Amino acid sequence: MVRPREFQEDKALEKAMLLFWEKGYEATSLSDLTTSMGIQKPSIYAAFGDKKELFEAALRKYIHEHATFFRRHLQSGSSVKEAIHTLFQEIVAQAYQDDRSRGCFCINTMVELAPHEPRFEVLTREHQLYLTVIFLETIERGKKAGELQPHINAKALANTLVVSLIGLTVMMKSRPDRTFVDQSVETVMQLLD
Amino acid sequence: MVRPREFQEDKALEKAMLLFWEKGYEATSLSDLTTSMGIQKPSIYAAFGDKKELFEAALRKYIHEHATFFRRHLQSGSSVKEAIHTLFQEIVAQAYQDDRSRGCFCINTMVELAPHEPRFEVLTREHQLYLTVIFLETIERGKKAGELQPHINAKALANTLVVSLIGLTVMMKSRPDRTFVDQSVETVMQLLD
DNA sequence: CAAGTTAATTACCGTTCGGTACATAACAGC
DNA sequence: GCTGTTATGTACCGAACGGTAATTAACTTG
Repeated sequence: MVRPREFQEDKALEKAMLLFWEKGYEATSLSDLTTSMGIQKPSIYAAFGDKKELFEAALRKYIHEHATFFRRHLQSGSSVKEAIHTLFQEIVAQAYQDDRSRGCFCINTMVELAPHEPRFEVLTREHQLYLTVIFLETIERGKKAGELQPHINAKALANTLVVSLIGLTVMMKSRPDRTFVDQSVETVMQLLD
Repeated sequence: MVRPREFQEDKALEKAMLLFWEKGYEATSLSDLTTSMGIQKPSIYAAFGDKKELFEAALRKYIHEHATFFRRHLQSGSSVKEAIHTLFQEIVAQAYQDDRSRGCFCINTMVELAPHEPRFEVLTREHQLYLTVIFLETIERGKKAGELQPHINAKALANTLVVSLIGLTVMMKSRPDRTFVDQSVETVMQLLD
């Protein structure tokens, strides 16, 4: 270590994440990245590798924060039904308050890259599985507490909640009337009864 | 009309559709298109306009066929529950038998282009709405026939079925164990009871 | 068969792409 | 303050991008 970095690696990665998240992999150029990250191309390559490695680092950062977001909402002490309901409502509210809704970076990557790049197929599948497990634990907790009926198939329900969240997130990309989305959330919540 | 076209416009558009469907807009180059369509760039421009217009034509073709596929399944004379169930199962089966599952071209476009291009936001939203109406009519038919319970909120249920289909289609892009998907289908079907 | 019109082919346009060689600048240790 | 090492900025690389001008070929009509 003789000359220190003049930029903060994590701040730069955060900027890259936001850009890839909003525009996707192909539509984001290195020129866009240098502008947004505030550093030149050789610095990017020295710190993160090539474009695809930078993208993967950005996605991993997103996935980590996204998982934390889910844990915070679902592993709270309150009612299980309420926690799940609130999580869904918050995701919807965020999408509609943000003018240029980026949706979910992981979902965007599943659509754009997973079918052609095994590394992203695996990465996104594992995150999806992780979210399912968090839902599963939450449902089991609700069953033990007597809040959810014991005959509920926890695994199947957890899967379905993840499927519904993916569907809602993607649907909102075309900005449908909010009524549609809110109605769907309420309908999915019936599965908890 | 003095010199006739040497290629069939619809065959060429079909090729373009398959390519855009599989690779998306940005990742498909004009060079890819000329190879696959079997015609040169000037012919593409003469027949379809620029890349984005060709993409839109391809998407419109897909949407038209996709809508027909849904109508055929849902407006059949048989049981409503069975028709919906079969539709879901067929979509899942197709995704898993195809090695390189392209998913749904319309959904892919919602994710890649809708947030940045109003024309595709509108186009995909309208198709989504159209599918919802087909589901709605099917559900109403089931209610009138006494197959579905009268207290069911048909609009909300139709929305939710579309949301679930989107979620399933996107989820399958990361090739999860099929058990997850099948379980979700069965769980969603509970909403019809 | 000649004239007029349109399609196809070739070759090319300027621009931007992802990526890098090279020179310069900033630090640590002696 | 010198030396060695690493980071930065500049300038550039070949390749590929989307798109087009210009030529050649194929047909219909008179």
